[in-house]
Formats: sequence, structure tokens, C-alpha cells
Amino acid sequence: MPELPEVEVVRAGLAPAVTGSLIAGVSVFDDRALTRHPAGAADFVTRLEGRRIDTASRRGKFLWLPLARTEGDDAALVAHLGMSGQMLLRAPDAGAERHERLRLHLHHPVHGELAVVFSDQRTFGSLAVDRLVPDGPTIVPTQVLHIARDPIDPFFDDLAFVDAVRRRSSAVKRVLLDQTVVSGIGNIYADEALWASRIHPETPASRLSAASVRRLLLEVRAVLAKALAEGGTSFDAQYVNVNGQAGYFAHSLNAYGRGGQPCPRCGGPILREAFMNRSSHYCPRCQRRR
DNA sequence: GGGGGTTCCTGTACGC
DNA sequence: TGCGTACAGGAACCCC
Repeated sequence: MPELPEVEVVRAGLAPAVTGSLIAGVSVFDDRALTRHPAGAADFVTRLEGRRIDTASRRGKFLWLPLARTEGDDAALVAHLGMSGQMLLRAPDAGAERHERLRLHLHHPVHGELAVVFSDQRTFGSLAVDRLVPDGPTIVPTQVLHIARDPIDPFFDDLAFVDAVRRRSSAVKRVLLDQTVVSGIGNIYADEALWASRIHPETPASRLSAASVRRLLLEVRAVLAKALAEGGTSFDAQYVNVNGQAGYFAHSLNAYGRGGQPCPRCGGPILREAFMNRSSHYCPRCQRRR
């Protein structure tokens, strides 16, 4: 399930291959890959073919490839991987991937012909061509404007975050998953950061002290940084880097996916509970409900 | 506009 | 073996 570290691994993997590349062709095999692009597949293809890619950018779990500027048009190819989306770098004549939805045929000035394959089992991921607009000191696609900066963004405002969290009455885990408060955190890293901070996931955010929220933010950053260093979290074939390789962070998880197993800190059993149509994993001994 | 629940989707695991 | 069902969850959407 791609969260910030996984998307960043994909962005970093794509960057050297796509930067400066010309989009020679676009093949759309499944329109569901374009639910973010309401104008449809033909329009999507027209807007991309013949354009050059400038770089690879990211905010939270959104990834985008800004296109070299043409007159009156500042656009980017936006991608959200959803739960199972993959961006794979392949040779131009590579056979179809199992859940291939879309393929970009690129020409790189140094590396020559290559393909970027968007493959997605559960079809929650999707792509679009979107207009780029300024957002403070940065430029983002309009579809990303409502998303808050992520905790490793140099312009992330720690004080505003602490304030925003403490204004919410919802469970703190729900607030961590709210991409308009802080982006990039999904179920895995929310559980891990709460475990590291010894905070019960159902604690109303407004009940946390400013110091607790600051500590939580530190733990969020620590868990994201460690996952990034280990290439992201892979449980099955649903998350891989651009070369199809899995990440190693699943071996470092303390709470997520460890229901019934001993807490690495106190030895008590990790509890798995239903939460927001998904699961929460926490240690009821270390993370007391207040 | 905050809050909380529902929906979209497919492959896998599991019970009967 | 075959069928039905639960489960995984990011983000948009809905109603209160």
C-alpha cells in the first residue's frame, strides 16, 4: 500500500529515466486508470504526445511529472497509485504486465527508448493531465492543492500542524490519515508512529498536549525516514519500486500487521481492532486509552 | 465546515 | 473441488 516512503521510492526511481524524455506515444488499455481525467482517454493522449517531461515531483502520496512549458500551458502528468498502483520502467518492447492499464512510450536523449508502465490490480490508482498552479513557494497540480504538505516537505509548518491537530475532536489516528491536515501517512505509518509515541489511536486529538503532538510528529518523521531508507514496505507483490523490487521495511514493523504477537517494547500482545473500515494495531499496555 | 460513515475495486485466504 | 464471503485501504463523496 503505497504511502509516502513508497511513492518517494517510485519518484526517485522514475526521475533519472523521465527527466528530459519526450513522450513519443501513450497507450491506454483501461479507462479506469483515468478516473482523475474526466475528459477521457483521447484527450489524455492528445495532451501528452509530443511533450517533454521536466522532472518528477511529489507531495504526500501524489506524484506528478511536470511537462516542459509550452505557450500558455503549464501542465503535469499527475498520478496517484491508490492501493496497488505501480509505475514500472521497462524496455520499449517489454511484454504486457499482469494488470497493465496504461503505457507511456518515452524517448530519452541519452538512454534512448523506454516504457513507463502503469499497472494496478485494484484500480484505485489513476492518472490525469492537470494544470500547474502556484501554492506558496511551490507549484502543484490543481488536484493536489487541497492536500497538506507532507512532514518531510521543507516548507512543512510544525507549529501550524500541532495547532491543527489539537483543534480536532476526532480520534488522533483519523487526523493522521486526513490528507488535508498532513499528507503522506496511511494506515501502516499511522499505526507505527502512534506505537512509537505511546498514544492510543482512539485518543481525541484535542486531548493531546502540544508536547505530545510535537513528539508524535518527530516519531512520524522517524518512521517515514527509516522506511524510506529501507526502500518502503512490501507485504505482497502490491508494492514494488520502478524495477519491480520489494522494499524491506515490513521487517521493521513494531505494531502494524502484528496482531496477537508480542509488543517489541513490553512483550504484551498487540491488539488488532476495526477502525474506519480497516484495522488498527496497537499495544493496549504501552498505548493506554486516556 | 467538522465529523463520521460509505463506496469504489480485485486477488487472496479461508470456511463450509 | 467449488462456492460464498471477508479482507486489504486511499480518497472522494455523502449526509448530519
